[in-house]
Amino acid sequence: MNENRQNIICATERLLQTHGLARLTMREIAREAKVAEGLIYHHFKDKAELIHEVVEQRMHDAKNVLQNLPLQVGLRTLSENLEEVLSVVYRSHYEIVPIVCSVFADHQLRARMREIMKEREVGPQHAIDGLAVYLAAEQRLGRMAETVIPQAAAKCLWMISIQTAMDDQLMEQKPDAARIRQEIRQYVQTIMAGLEPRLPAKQKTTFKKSQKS
Amino acid sequence: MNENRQNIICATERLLQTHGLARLTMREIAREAKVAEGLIYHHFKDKAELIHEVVEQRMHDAKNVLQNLPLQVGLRTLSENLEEVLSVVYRSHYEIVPIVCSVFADHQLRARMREIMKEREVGPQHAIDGLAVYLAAEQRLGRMAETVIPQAAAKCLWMISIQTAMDDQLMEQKPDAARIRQEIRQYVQTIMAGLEPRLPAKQKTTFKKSQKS
Amino acid sequence: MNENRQNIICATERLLQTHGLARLTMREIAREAKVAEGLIYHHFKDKAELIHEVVEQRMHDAKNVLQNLPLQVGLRTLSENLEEVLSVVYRSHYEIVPIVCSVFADHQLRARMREIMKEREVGPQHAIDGLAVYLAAEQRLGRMAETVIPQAAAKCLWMISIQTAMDDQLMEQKPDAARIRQEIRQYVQTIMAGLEPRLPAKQKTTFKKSQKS
Amino acid sequence: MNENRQNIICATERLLQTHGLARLTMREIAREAKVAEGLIYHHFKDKAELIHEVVEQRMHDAKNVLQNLPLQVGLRTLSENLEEVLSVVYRSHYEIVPIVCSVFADHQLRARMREIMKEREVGPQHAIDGLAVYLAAEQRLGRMAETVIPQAAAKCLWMISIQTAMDDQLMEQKPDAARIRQEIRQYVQTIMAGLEPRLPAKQKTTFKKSQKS
DNA sequence: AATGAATGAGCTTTCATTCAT
DNA sequence: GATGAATGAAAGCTCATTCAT
Repeated sequence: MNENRQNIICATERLLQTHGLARLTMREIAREAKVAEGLIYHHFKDKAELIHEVVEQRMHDAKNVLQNLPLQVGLRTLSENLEEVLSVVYRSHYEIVPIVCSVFADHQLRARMREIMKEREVGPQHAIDGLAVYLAAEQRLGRMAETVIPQAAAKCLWMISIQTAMDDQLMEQKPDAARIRQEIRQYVQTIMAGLEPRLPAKQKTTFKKSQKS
Repeated sequence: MNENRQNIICATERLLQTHGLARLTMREIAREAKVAEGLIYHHFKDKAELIHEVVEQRMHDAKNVLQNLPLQVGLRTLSENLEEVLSVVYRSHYEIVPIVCSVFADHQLRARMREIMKEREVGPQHAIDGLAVYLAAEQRLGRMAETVIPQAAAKCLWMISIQTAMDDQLMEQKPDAARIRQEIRQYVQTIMAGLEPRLPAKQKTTFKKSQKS
Repeated sequence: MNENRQNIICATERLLQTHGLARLTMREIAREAKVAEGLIYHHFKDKAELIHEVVEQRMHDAKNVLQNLPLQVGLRTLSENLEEVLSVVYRSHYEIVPIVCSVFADHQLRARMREIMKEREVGPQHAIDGLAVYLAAEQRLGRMAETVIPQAAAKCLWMISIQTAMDDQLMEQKPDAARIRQEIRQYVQTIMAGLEPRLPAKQKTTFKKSQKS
Repeated sequence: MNENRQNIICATERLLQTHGLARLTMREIAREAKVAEGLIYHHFKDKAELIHEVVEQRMHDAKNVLQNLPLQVGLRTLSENLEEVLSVVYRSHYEIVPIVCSVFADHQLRARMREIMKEREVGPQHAIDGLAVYLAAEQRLGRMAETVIPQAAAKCLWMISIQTAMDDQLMEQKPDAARIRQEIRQYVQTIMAGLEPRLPAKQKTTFKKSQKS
């Protein structure tokens, strides 16, 4: 049955949250999942693959919302759409950030993880690409400035989501939905409006236009 | 001597950046510092204490760098200033990211880091505040849109820097100054211009054409 | 069915030759034989019994090959005949060497192999005897020096074949027919000619003249 | 002290002889040598390196006799020298054959072993080369036939030694000095004299000379 | 007969820490 | 202060074997 497989993944997740990756041993996962150690290797090639699976499952909601993004093209405002997406993405990021950072600290595990992501053609890049595709579509509708590079904008938004999650984890802030929504709205609005003054102001110093026709 | 103590700390930091915390062994530290393994235990109670010391020192160094950002209110263009500042910030982030991420892998270390950040008033918030103050000043000069919340903008820029650094570390990209400069420019331009189309157009649906006023 | 049983044996033998005994797992055997792991235990009590069966069968096959050597008394040259025969012997040796060597790693298996060799009258001795009989016949025809002990000569040739096969396996050289032929020719020529100088020279130091009785 | 290092090697050798490589575990070596498991890795990089060391030490006598071979050039008869050398070499071979064959059965171990031999520039090839150099010297003195290829002859002799040892191990024959001496003498004499009839005989069938002037 | 998920002891190797010198 | 040999408790992973289906 797949029940055991899911058991193992859940047990891993639980231990990851309570003890961190550094103290995560296969033996303890087995004990927590109430299965034999060997069974883990029946379902996952190695520890890295198991951890990868946990991350993938935690990113499930984010993936969903990104996949449904094409349906939102042209609907509501761009800001609203982005706030909605980022709220969901943030939530996933909040959950995987401690794992991803831990993997970061272990070069061997990191290398193996890259391998797995290459094999399966998954990873953050694909998610960012999805967001960029959506932005490009909005751009074609004239709902986003023509000068914007969709890839760059998508990456900015993505980075902000991850970093906010990292900050909150580091500061032990619970991911309160309302607070998050507000914070994200602030960032989205900042990115939407841009820093440049809107009107050709009568300034004394140089002011560089963003459009080089 | 104290020379040895500093040697050990520096060696540890070097290895932390290149190899990560997970595979950081006392033997390797000793070899890198050119001292005997046993000597480390004369200077530090155990491995955790040594790591703490390194984290503390590194955070302090980063604090100095980030609090002396070359912010030039009213001079050159805002874009140019931000690119300049983010390049410096990036460099510091690139170095500190492996350490911060290592901290995530170990709950004990994470708690300790929170303490350090509170006690010593180091941490991202203080540097971001510096950046926000600069932006507010530019705003008062009319060089930044009035609607922008300086704190939010500063944080966006900050997050982009740290996340770019993380990406580069993850992909094992050397921090080539030219490449970094170009990547940062892209993000800065995106944030400067914003995603919103520039002109309030006379359209029925919610989307506007972008062009100069 | 018995088809499965033979499948398993063949699969095991194939893996034994390519991967060696040490890393030979029941799982891999099952995969190679395209049966379930559990099925192996319906046909064989345990792994040891399966290996025994393989060794036994392989020894039997080798016996057949080696007892039907293409020995042609009085025809062509002796060298040519030996080269021809050793090429065939080599081929058989090349296949059986991984199995024989595997047996050395396990004392239990080694004892069992000795038993098999005695019970079934297989083993090197019988094939060498065949070669010796051939040499004796050639000797009677005057095509081999009278002083040679056929048994000793046969064994020398035999050993060279098996050791060459072992070398090739060790160095993971494929048994390319042409290369083998050439290498064997070199050894046959060495053995044919002998190391002793041909002419009774007028030298001061001791050396034994070779001549007919 | 080096006492422990030697203890470990001896313990390994003892276990190798009594249980074979298949049942040789690091834990048991440590117990037999009365040291901690970890200490083995202080002296040897891994299991392969330890086994290699055991083989090297067992080949010590053979190495010695091969190193002293140049001193024998031109002294006594060639036959006597070869018998002497092979007797010693056989003895070493008899001891290492079970180990070498076991390694043969484990492709992973085998690969690692090749690595070690390449690193340290040791291995059978170097020993055979030494023997060939000696034979070449004797050839220059006219004590060995000009047509012989020293390398080929040396390899023949070497192979015969190994294979005799393998045979004896397989058949559980104790390496009785007198019996060995006699067997080796037989092979040496066979190789010395060669199979070709000495005199241009009045034969009816073709007879190929080994010397193509 | 046939399957393959499940077991768990055991493997090699790593590494923080101790301690006699 | 300084050394590095020695310890031994884990760690990740393997694999022959069992058993419910």
